[in-house]
Amino acid sequence: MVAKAGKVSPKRRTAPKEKRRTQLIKATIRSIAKRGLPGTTMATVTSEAKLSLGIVNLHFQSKERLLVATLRYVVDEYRPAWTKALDESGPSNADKLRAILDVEFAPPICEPNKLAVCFAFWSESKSRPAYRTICAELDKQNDEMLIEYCGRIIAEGPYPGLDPKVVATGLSAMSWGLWLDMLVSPDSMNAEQAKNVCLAYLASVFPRHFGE
Amino acid sequence: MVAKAGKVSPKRRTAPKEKRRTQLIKATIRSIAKRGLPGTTMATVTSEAKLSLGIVNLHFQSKERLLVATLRYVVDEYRPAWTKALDESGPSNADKLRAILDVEFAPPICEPNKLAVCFAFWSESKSRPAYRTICAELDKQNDEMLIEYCGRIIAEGPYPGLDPKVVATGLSAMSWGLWLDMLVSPDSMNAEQAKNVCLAYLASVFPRHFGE
DNA sequence: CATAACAATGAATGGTTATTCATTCATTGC
DNA sequence: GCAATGAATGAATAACCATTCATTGTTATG
Repeated sequence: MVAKAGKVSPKRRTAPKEKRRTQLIKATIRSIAKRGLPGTTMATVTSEAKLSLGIVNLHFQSKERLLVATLRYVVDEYRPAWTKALDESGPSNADKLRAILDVEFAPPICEPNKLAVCFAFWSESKSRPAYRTICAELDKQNDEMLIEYCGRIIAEGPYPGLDPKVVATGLSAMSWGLWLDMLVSPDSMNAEQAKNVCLAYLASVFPRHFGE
Repeated sequence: MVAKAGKVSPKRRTAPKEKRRTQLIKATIRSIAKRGLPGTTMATVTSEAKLSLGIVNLHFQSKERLLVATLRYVVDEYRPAWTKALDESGPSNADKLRAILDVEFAPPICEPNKLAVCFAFWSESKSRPAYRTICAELDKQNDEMLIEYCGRIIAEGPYPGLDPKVVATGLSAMSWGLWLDMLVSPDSMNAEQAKNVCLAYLASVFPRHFGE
């Protein structure tokens, strides 16, 4: 009736530390998406996780640490997603840029709940240095990668008048602005449309690479 | 020693309703910028306004109404700013588009505190319908105006392949993404740079209107 | 099987919050 | 001047929140 070591019973009450932590982080993501950051309490998180009230402090010491861990969790999904997408993409630099856009506008990165979480922390970053550090780190990685590939495409073009940094900053900003549209007006913006808006931008800027 | 009707003494304790409301809204903007939305309490707002604790409920009935009024206040600054800028701008459609960008990246619209407020409410819009309604309204106005002018410029170009809606959506998203950059990484993005990124975008999309 | 070690629970605690309202104070009308 | 009116105050209240910890349940060990 009770599972032996190595196997896990469906009614198992204790779980490995890392698993509980992830369970609580996912519950936090759902709670923030449903109730916002100010509306997220220990009670909403633990009830979302179907665990007891005290368990957050057992695994994270404090609410604040849970929140930081939640932000970390969301941000840390990016790098492997990029690596995988770049690995599996076609060889050209335009292919790489398209692959990055695919990551930006598809799960697991681009999901309604995670958009809500990203913006919740972004909006707090002015008043919370701990959030700002993590958010700025993501921002920087994203920008650097886009500058890299935009630079290569500009060199290939050649597109003499273009500055890689300006084009990349614009593309990155456009992506996040489109995320905002998806968050605020999900009825009038979805991931597919958003990606097409970005591709249209690339077609204007890099006609020899993204034009029809 | 005491001011007569019509004049205001520097030590006057009572003020017209509308004035107190504005005073409290401005204090709320500062509080949200400093402490974030979850960190904004009746105590932080009233101390920021240098008024007593009970006064918010006197003028706004509840904290929630104060917050909605604050969002309204910020959003309602847009329309007159646009109208004025379009009035004073040059006559061409490209001038109009440039004027809209000027509004987007200069005070009173684009100030650090107000960016923080906008994102605070945007990020809550998924869980708070009252916020979402107001935010979506702003979004829609902005989009419609940009579609209008982009459409005219496309017709003038002519730029046969371009869809006004796609170009305008991209521009609007880019603006808000750049706001996010200014919020999260104020050291690496400011209003002037942001405007130039948008102008570079317009130069790529509408070379006959914005090219050098 | 017995027991130690560990995970989880949830009632209790202390601190914080929004809201209320009796009181104080400034302004207006007579 | 002198009530009368209404604005402003801030102590008191009740609800809510994060955190603690004694207790209970589960797993591992010999």
